[in-house]
Formats: sequence, structure tokens, C-alpha cells
Amino acid sequence: METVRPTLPIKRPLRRRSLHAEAVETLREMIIAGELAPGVRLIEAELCELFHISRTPLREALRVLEVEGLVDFYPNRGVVVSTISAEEVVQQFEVLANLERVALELAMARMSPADLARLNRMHDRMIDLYEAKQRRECFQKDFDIHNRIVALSGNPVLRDMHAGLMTRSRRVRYFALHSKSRWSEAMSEHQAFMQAVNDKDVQRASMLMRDHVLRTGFLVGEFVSGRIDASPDMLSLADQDND
Amino acid sequence: METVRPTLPIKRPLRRRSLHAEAVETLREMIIAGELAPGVRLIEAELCELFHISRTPLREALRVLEVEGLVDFYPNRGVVVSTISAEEVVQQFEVLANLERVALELAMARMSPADLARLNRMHDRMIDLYEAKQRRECFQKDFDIHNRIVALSGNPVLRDMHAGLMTRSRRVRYFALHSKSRWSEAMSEHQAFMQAVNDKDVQRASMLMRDHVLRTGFLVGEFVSGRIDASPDMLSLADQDND
DNA sequence: AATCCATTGATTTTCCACAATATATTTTTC
DNA sequence: GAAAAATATATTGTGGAAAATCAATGGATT
Repeated sequence: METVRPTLPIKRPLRRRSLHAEAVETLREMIIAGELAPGVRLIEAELCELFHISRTPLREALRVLEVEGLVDFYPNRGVVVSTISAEEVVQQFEVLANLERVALELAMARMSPADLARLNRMHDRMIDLYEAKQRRECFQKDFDIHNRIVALSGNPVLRDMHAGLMTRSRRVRYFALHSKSRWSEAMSEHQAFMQAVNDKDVQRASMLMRDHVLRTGFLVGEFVSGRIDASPDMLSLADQDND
Repeated sequence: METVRPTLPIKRPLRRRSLHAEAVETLREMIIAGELAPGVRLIEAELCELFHISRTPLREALRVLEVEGLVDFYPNRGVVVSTISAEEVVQQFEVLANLERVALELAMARMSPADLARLNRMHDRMIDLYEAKQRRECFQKDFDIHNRIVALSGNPVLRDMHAGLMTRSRRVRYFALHSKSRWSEAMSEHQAFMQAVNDKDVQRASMLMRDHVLRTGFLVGEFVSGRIDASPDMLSLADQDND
């Protein structure tokens, strides 16, 4: 008989997700990447044209992004990509810093020795990348380590909350704190809290983590408010070779 | 030479809100109050009929509630009021507890003597209500105190995040922890951290706050998971006179 | 009896066209 | 030149219709 046995009714729909979900994802990426800059008006008809969808799913998508804080609705006047004030950046990072502090506390109480070993490997790899001046990869590894620690907290609610805040702040994050001096400083801070983690000093590790993120937030805030402009030692992720 | 004019000036907020915003608010209240119980299917046509609005704004409202975690979409099958597992309740309260812990730390660093005096008055008032056995008013004051502390943190991002989590957990909150013994225990915990606040002992106060909320969460979780059923000393807010 | 399969029915999801409303811009009028 | 009116642009809301999807049904087959 036939060898084809549809024992697993895997659904393979032509359209993986709903149109609105795709629109949300695409728009979110465009906003985070800066392709849609803060303040840019999003005109319904244009976006419908762009995505080849009608107004109903587009409108749902925009409402989702509104709740996520990426766009603002001005009643009867339209929707624009939300702008972030320096004040709000600092507030976001203050929360972010404390979420990661708590995440590290929980992670240290809950993670297995294998988890810790893996975290150390990630850290060592990041330091290697730093010393090899692989900026982009090092930046990505830094990002991964923070997310990993949040995941190790074992609390999905905390993880989602952290991810949401990261999404909102990632836009401005790229612009700032890429000076050579800050980069080196950040590496030292990572070294410090990883030392405390391995020493099982929860108090110290969580405080170092909080202050590390707070300092990042302070600098991003300064940058956004214009008190820091492109200094001579400012780095760019864009002008680097990719390999 | 055109003058620089704000392209999107702030308009009077007194204007009638959009239909979708009203639907969001009404549905949210209905869900939190338990009028729409977890698991209940929300049928588009029925809700359109109920609110006398068309599908477009209703759909936007449901998407907002989805992001807020109050309803779940089942693709092509409909939307239901989200259910909360005991596990998720515990996770929510773990985050809630730590948010309030951080809020108290920040509040103690930032609030004025007048703020502290007012907080003490709120606390004293709550104790009075407890001793007068005014359960509902005491419960409300407890709620107010927690929110007040979060507001005193001076961080709107933290406040919004806390408010969002409270919305999601308020549904189950009403069901649980109304035993007389827990009520008395909670009052003691409030006494304890307020003492630490007045002693300017940030470390102790924030820990007591965290543990207070954690304990509440633990009990709510036990209740939701069915390990606690209506015990003899269980109180009800419903069977109390309103005045 | 159990499994498969096509049909059916209900509901969601999407598209579309139109009306109503509000705001921005331009033109007219004084 | 300034105020008022007219026009244009875009949002907001409505509701009918089509397409898509899944659950349920019931008959046919094994």
C-alpha cells in the first residue's frame, strides 16, 4: 500500500499567521531598525498599499503597536512613530536595570551548575570578541548574555516584561554608548558581576548588574538629550566589516 | 520665512473618546469584575450588538485586550477570556513583589517628608478600618497604599508596568486571601514595613514589602490551584454592607 | 465497532465601498 | 493683510460580502 501515512496532521497553511500579525512584526522591525524614524507619520492608505492588506488588519496591527508603545495615536489626526524623551529613556533603563538585577538574583538561586558553566562560556566568548575588536559580534553577545540571565530567572512573566521594555529602548540604544571608553568600561562591569556570580555573592552581583545597566541608561539618556554628540572616539556598528 | 509651528499640538482631552477605547474599558472592567469569566467565548457579533458598534472598532479593542493578556485569540476560532494557571499567578506575583520592592526603595530615596506623613496617615487609616472590621474599605485602602508607594517611586514606566500586572492579577485576587487569619497577618506585615520605612531602613523595608506581596501571591496561587477551598473563616467582600 | 472522508455549518478573517467627522490648507472676501 | 469660507486630505466608523478555517456531523469503508 501507500507508504505515505498522514499520521501527523501538520498544518501547513499558505499563510503562516494572520495578516495583522505579519504587519505587526514587520512594522515593529522597521521602527526598531530606525527605518521608520520617531515622529514619522504612518498613513493608513500608504501602509495598506505597502503590505497589500486592507484596513482592518492594518488597524489592528497599529493598535497593538500603540499598546507596545512604539506608535502614538492622535485622534482624527493620525498615527506617528513615538518619540522618546531623554527623561523617559532614563526611566526605562531604571526599570530595566532593576528587572535585570532581580533576574540575576533569581537566576543565581535557580540555575544549575551547567547553566552557570554555559553563562561563563558566553562571557568568555564576549571578552574574546572584545579583544579581537569584533564590535558587532561582541555587542550581540553582550545582548545575548543579558537575555540569557533574564531567561535563567525561570520567570516567563519577568522575561516578557523585560523583552517588551527592551523593544521600546532598543531604538535609541543603537545610537549611543559606542565610544571606545564606554565599551571598555562595560566589559569591566561584566567581568565584575560575573566574578560575583561565581563567588555566589548574590547581593554584590545583583547590585553590580543594576549599576551596569543604570550606567548604560544614563549615557543613552545623555546622548538622546543631546548633551553628548559624536565624539572623536565614537564607534559605529555600521562601518565595520561583517566578518 | 515660515514660523516653526508644532505640527501636532496638544488638543483638549475632553473630546469624546473613540469607540474602540470605550469598548476596551468596558470589556476590561467586565473581565476584571468576573462578569466575563475566564474561558467564556467572546463572539464578535454579540459584542457588536451589545455595544452598538461595528466590527472594526470592536476588533481593535479585542487586540488591545489580547496584548494586555486579558483575552486569548484562537486563530479562526474566536476569542475567549484568558484563564490563569496557578503557576502563572505565582510568576506574576513574583514580579509584582519585586516591582513593589524596587518602588519602595526608590520612594524612600525620593519622597518628601510630606509624602511620608501622608503615607503614614493612609496606613493608620487602614489599621483603623481593620479594627473597625470595615473589610471592603480596608481592602481598598490597602490597595491604595500599594499604588501610592509605586507612584512615589517617581517612575512612570514602573507605575505603568505595575498597573498592567495588577490588572491581570486583580481578577483572581478578589477570590483569595480573605481569610481572617491572612487578613490579620497582612496587617502585621504592613505595620512591619511601615516601621522600617520610618526608620529609614531601606534594605529592611524593601525586603519586608517584597515578602508581603510574595506571601499574598503564594496564597492566591494555592487558592487558584484548588489546594485551598473555602475555609470556615473565609470572608467575603460581597456579603458586607456597603456603608 | 472503529476509522476515514467528504459535507455542512458556524464563525472568524479579510476586503471593499461608502458615509461621517475632523483637521490642514487654500482661496475668497472684507 | 487678516478673518472667514471653501476645499482637500485623512481618519474613523459602518456594514455587506467573500474567503478561509475549523468543529461537527453522518455516511461509507474496513
